[in-house]
Amino acid sequence: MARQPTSGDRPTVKDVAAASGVSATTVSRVLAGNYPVSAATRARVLKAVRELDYVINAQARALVGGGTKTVAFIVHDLVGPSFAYVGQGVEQQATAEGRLCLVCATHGDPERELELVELMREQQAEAVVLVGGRVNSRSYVERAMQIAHALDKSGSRLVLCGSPPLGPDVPATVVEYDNEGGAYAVTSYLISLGHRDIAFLGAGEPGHTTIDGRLRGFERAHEAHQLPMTPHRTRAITFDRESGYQATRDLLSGDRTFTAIFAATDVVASGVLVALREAGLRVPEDVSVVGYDDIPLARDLTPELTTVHVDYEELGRTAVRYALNRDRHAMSQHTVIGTHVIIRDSAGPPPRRSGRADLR
Amino acid sequence: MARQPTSGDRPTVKDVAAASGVSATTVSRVLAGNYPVSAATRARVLKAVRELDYVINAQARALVGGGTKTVAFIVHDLVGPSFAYVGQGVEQQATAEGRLCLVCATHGDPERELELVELMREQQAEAVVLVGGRVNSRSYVERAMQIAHALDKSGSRLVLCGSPPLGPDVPATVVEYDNEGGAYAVTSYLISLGHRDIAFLGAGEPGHTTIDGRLRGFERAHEAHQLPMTPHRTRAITFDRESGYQATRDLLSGDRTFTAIFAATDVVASGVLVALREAGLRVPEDVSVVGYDDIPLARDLTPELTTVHVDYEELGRTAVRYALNRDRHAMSQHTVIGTHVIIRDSAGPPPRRSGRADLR
DNA sequence: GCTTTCATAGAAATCGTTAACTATGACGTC
DNA sequence: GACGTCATAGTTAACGATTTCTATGAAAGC
Repeated sequence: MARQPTSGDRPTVKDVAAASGVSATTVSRVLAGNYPVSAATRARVLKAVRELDYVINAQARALVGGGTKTVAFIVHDLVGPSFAYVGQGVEQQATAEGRLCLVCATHGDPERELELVELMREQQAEAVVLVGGRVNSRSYVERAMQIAHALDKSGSRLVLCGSPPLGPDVPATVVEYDNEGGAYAVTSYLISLGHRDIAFLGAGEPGHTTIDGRLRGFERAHEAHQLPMTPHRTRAITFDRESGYQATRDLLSGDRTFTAIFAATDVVASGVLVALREAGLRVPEDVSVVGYDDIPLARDLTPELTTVHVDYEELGRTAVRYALNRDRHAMSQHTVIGTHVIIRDSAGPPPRRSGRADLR
Repeated sequence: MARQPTSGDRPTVKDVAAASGVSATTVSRVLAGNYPVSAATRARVLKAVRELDYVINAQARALVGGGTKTVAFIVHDLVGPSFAYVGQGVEQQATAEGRLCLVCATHGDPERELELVELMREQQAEAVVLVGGRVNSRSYVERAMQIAHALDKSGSRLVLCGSPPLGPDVPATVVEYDNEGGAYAVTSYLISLGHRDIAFLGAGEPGHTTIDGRLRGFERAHEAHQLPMTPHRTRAITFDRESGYQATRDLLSGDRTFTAIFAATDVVASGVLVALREAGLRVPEDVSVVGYDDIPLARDLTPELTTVHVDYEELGRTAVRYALNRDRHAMSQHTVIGTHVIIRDSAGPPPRRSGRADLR
C-alpha cells in the first residue's frame, strides 16, 4: 500500500496513483495530456486528483523539465511613479508569455543589486530586468558587464530597461526611450514660444544616463537655434519634490533672468510650482515650466503641466518581449522608444519685459 | 571522469566535485557550512566554485529542503497609487525575512485571480497576499473562503491586506486599516468647521468593503452630531479622476446645497477640484473638499488636500510579518491599522450664507 | 495461425541537491 | 596494545515529477 498522505504535507503523484489504482507515470500523462490514456483511466485519475485536491509541485517539475519560466524585475523602488508603470508592463508581458514575475527592490544599494542578480541566477530566471537610468561610472558599467556575462552563461538574459547599452559586445537586451529627443522637442517648443533664457533643473548628479540624455537634448536645441547656453545648473538634485522646491528657491534668490524652467522630471516640476507660487509668480504668465515623464500627476498640478510623454508601460512590455524571444528578434536587442511633447497649460510666451527686476 | 560541463548548461555540484577532487556531499557541505570540512578541502572547493562560476540550483534545493521561501503579491493593478505602496511594504518585509516576492496583476478578472491562487499553490508560496478592498458579494466571499482553505491545506496562507475578515473560522491572516474611523474623524472635522450639508462622493458600487467602511464612518459622524443625512449619493463611481469630475458636475447641475464634498479617495478628489474650478467655485472658500488615502498627489493638488492618512507601506509589511510568523503571532491574525486626518488647505468653514443661489 | 502493428500502461532512470548512514585514519586513554 | 572518540569524507537514498524504454493484450494482415 502506498503511503497515506499525512495531513500537512500535500499529496504527490504517487498518492494520486495509489488512489486511482494506476502508476505515477499514468497520472503524469493524464495531467500533461501528451500521451494516449484510455477514457476510463483518465476519468479515474481526474477523480482522484479532485478528491485529494492534488496540485503539482512546480519545483519538482522545473527540476526535470528544464527552465523555471520566471522573469525578474529589479528596481530601485516600487513606488517611484514611473517604476510602477514599467512594472505593470513587465508583469503584463511576462504573464502573456506564460511566465511568473519576481519583483525586488534595491533601494539604491549596489551590493543588494549584485546579491539579487546572484539570487536570480539560482532561480534560473529567464530574464532579469534592471529598471531605470544608471550612474554611468566606470566601475558600475564594468560590474554590469560582468553581470551580463554571468547571466548569459546561466542561460538567462540581462535586460536594461530605460538606460543605454553597456557596450558593443555585451550580451544584454536594451530597451530605452528617447530622453534626448523628448528634451530637444520640449526645449524647442519653449524656444519657439519666445524663451531665450531657460533654466534646467536636474544637473548635479553627473553621469546619470537619464538626466544626461535630457540635458543633451536641452543643449542640442539651444545649438540648433543658435542660442548661447547660460549655465543655469543648480546644486545636486535628488529628483524629488523637495529638491525641485529648494532648487527653485535657490534660483529665485540669485539675480537670474530666466523666463522658463525645464524640470528634469514631473515630480521635480511639482516642487518648482510650489516655490514659484510661494514667490508670487504666476505660471505661465511670469514663468513657464515644463516637466518630463507625463505621469498622472502632471494633469493634477495647477496649471496642468506641459511635459514629455514616455510610455513606461510599453517600455516594460517591449523589454520582456524582446528578451524572451531573442531568437526571433535578434535584430531588436537594442530598441529606442519614442517620446513626444504633451502641451498643457504650464508653458506660454515669456513676459513682455525680459529682464524682470521684480523677481524677489 | 565526470561529465564535461557543456557550454550552455550550468555546472552542477558534481562538476565542482570532480574539479576539486572531492565528493558532491563535501561540496554541498562547504557551501552550506553546516559540517566540518578541512581548510584545505574547503579552499579547493571554493576555488573550483569560482572557476566554474557555479551557482546553486534553487529548484533542486527547494525540492529536497522543503519550502520555497516565496511570498506572492496579488493585486488588481500595479499602478494604483496605494497598491504600489502596499507592494513596497510587502516586498520589503518579504526580503527582510529572506523570501522572494512574486507579483501578479488580476486586472479585476476573478477567473485570473483563481488561476493565480492555483499557480501559487503549485509554487508552494508561503503566503498569498491579496491586496485591496473587495466587493463583498456572497459568491465572492464563498470563493475566497475556498481559496483560504485550499491554501491552508497546501501549507500556505491567505493574507487579506486591506479588507475585512471573511468569517470567523477561515484560515487567513487579515490586516486592514480603519476605514470607518478615518472617515468618522474627517467628517467630524468638517462638521466642527460648521458644515451641515456634506456630499459623499463614492457610493454607487454597493458592497465594496473599503467604500462601505468609509461611508459608515461618514454616517456615524452624522449620527454622533445628531445631523440628518441628506442622500447625496451620486451615480456609480469608478474611483478615478474622471468619475470624480463627472460626479461633481452632476452634483453642481442639481440644486443641491452642500458646502463640502467628501471624496472617497484622493484621486476622486482631484477630479472634484477640477470640476469645482471649472464652475468658478473657490476651494475652500466656497466649497470644502476632503479626500482619503493621503497619497503623494494630495500635496500636489491646489489647494493641498485635507485627507485621511493610511500607512499603506506598513500595511504591506505587517501583513507579511504576521503571515510568516503566525506561530508567534497567533493572536494577531486580524489586525486593524489606525488612520488619522491630515489637515491641509482644502477644507475650511462654510461660506456665510448657507443656501448659495450662485451655484451655477 | 502466426507475425506485425497499435493502443495503453508500468518500471526504472533522471534532474541537482541534501541528509542520514558508513567508513577511515589519527589520537588519547587505560 | 586494544578500544572508544573525533575529525573528515564518501555512499546512498531520498525529494516529486518526467521520460525514456519495455511489456502486454488486442486488432489486423498474410
